[in-house]
Amino acid sequence: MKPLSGRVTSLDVAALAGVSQSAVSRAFTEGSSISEAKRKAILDAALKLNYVPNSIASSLTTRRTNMVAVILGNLDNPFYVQVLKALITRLQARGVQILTFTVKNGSNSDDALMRVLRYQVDGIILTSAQLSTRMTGICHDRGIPIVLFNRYIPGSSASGVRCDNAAGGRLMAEALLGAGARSFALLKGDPNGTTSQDRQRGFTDCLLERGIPPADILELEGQSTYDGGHAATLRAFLDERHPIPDAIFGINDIMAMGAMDALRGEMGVKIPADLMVGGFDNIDEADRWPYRLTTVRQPVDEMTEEALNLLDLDNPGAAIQPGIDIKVPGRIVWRSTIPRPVDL
Amino acid sequence: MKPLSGRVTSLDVAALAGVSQSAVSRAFTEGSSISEAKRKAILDAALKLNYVPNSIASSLTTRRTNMVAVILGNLDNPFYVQVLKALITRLQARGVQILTFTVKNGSNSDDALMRVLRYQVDGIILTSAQLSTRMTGICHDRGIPIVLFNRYIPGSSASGVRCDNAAGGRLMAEALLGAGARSFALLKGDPNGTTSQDRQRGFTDCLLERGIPPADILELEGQSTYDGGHAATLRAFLDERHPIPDAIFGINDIMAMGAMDALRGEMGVKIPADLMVGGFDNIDEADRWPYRLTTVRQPVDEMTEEALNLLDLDNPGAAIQPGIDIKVPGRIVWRSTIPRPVDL
DNA sequence: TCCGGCGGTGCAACCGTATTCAAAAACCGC
DNA sequence: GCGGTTTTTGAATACGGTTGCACCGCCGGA
Repeated sequence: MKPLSGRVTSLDVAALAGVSQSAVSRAFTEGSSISEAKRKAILDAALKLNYVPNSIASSLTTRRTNMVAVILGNLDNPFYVQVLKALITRLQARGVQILTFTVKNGSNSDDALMRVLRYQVDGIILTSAQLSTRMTGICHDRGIPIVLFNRYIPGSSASGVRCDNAAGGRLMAEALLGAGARSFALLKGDPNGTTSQDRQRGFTDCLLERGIPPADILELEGQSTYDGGHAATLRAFLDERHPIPDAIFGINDIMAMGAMDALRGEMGVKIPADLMVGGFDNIDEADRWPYRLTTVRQPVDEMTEEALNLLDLDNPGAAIQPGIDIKVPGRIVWRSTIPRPVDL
Repeated sequence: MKPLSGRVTSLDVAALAGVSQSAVSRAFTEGSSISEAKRKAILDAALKLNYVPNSIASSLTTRRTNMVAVILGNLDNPFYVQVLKALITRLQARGVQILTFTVKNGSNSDDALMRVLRYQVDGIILTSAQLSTRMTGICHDRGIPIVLFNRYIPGSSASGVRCDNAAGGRLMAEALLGAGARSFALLKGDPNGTTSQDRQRGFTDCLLERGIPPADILELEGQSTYDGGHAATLRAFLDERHPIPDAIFGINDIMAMGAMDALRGEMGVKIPADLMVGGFDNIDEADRWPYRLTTVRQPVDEMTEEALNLLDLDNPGAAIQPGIDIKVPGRIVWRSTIPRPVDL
């Protein structure tokens, strides 16, 4: 039985199996009414013809594509690679495909979203990038659930999951204070991202409350990446515009790692003896031998799980809940870049 | 003008603009015959209604989805993240969307491919994982171009792009020999991957030709990841079953980095004084201060470019060429883990 | 004035599947 | 066997666009 070339449709299978096209459709649809004998025969015929149902066509009638869009801002940060991995794993297990989009970091993702909408995805997960409330409105009208990952849009109806970044920033401030640091620098992240802003706010608020002089803010020039952190650190300390503090808080791990390498490699600073370093995210790399970075862990698994719950793919078109905002707590992971106080 | 809730179709736009539904379709199709005035009017109406063309529906008649599937095996290896990034950038620039799939490393990707086929993608890029020739046959019959990235299937009609891994392995052997190494270990990768096999073969062949004793092959237990390389190195050298050689060749950078950290962190080995390390890939991380790994660079941009050329998305249904196999050369990137001979 | 040609337009026939509806078939207890 | 259920079944239609085709109006050249 030569596999026919070109497209094979349900009609071809129907002809070969001697049944109607509807029967073929039913044979491939879970839980539809068809006799076991006929289903077997149809599946046999389908196999002979290498027939695979056309999801595009079926999406047209079912109004479900079994695709969700994942919009990413920054694959240079391993944290988001980890998020992507977690999402892929979970979604694939439910038979949902992933349409991957990227947007330039810090750019508005409205046009990306418009492209997404053409594809009639069943849901959208947005990590990074801004989004206008007009867009969330459009998605809402069309009944497409949209979940923000680690960001929120004040005054929007979109749901979201995020780490409690402000609380995490406080945790880090407390950890560093507890280890004896009294002067601080803060390696700033994307100025448009609520994530970095919140971490920074939590950190500086904590210092303020304790009556500690505010942290020296190290502005970022490029992206919030390894290279960005590396460059900003060199620029700040090498030309002596900034005094070297007791401790530096990198707004995320990858930037903190860039800072560490700049400090140790180019400047001969000992960590933590001369200077302590704190990070945020707990990416895999933070645990490696050269870094052993003390950081605030974001529970990726829990967060992606919650994100998919919010997406609620099983209840399509269910009345979309108004802006549920889930905040999961982070916690300190102690490693070598901050000496752990004995009393903890 | 309240944006209507629910779906908005071209018929709604046609009604509002006072034209036929075909006109709406033409207004959104580049290069179709429609007067400029009417097009403007239609686009206005569309904007008012927040209309976006339904790609699913149009795919049904055009037989093009503007989606390509990217099948990934191992996002734990930053090299493939880099590949993914490069593919996304290039494809998005052409208005092509990416359907991302992962398959367990080393597992057969036939079933993944079957899922892919349902979505009528315009092309498939496969990095990692095996593929039966039956599958490549099915794709061929359906006119779906499929490009293998850094792998090949002997005796298959599928096209592919890859780094000249065997030649790269030789380059590394020569580099290490030139630096004075005479005894070798090789940190093995995925036994099913042609990529690692070829690199290993090139390396060992070169040693053989020079009359050097064969490399001590360090078997991998888990995945070919950082942790895999780390664990294999510890296991091999710590219990003294293996003598410490002059040099070790990590079959890819991420494993070499794991090995370096094991050697320096757990065993106090100095690199390159006590032992040289060579890698393969030239991932971004290899250039960072703690590693500065001498490695064989894979030209990702060139390779992804070639892969998309092979996909030939602009000529749909063009007679699919029989198995074009493009091999691009790698080259040594000299850094600190192998002392560079002065005469080079 | 007539005619060929051409850009613009709407009608209607698809694309490949899901699903409704009514008819046919199978099953049931008596 | 028979009326009444319940399950299977196929014909027909819908989903939201694209596109071949016929037609219309208009222009320029003969």
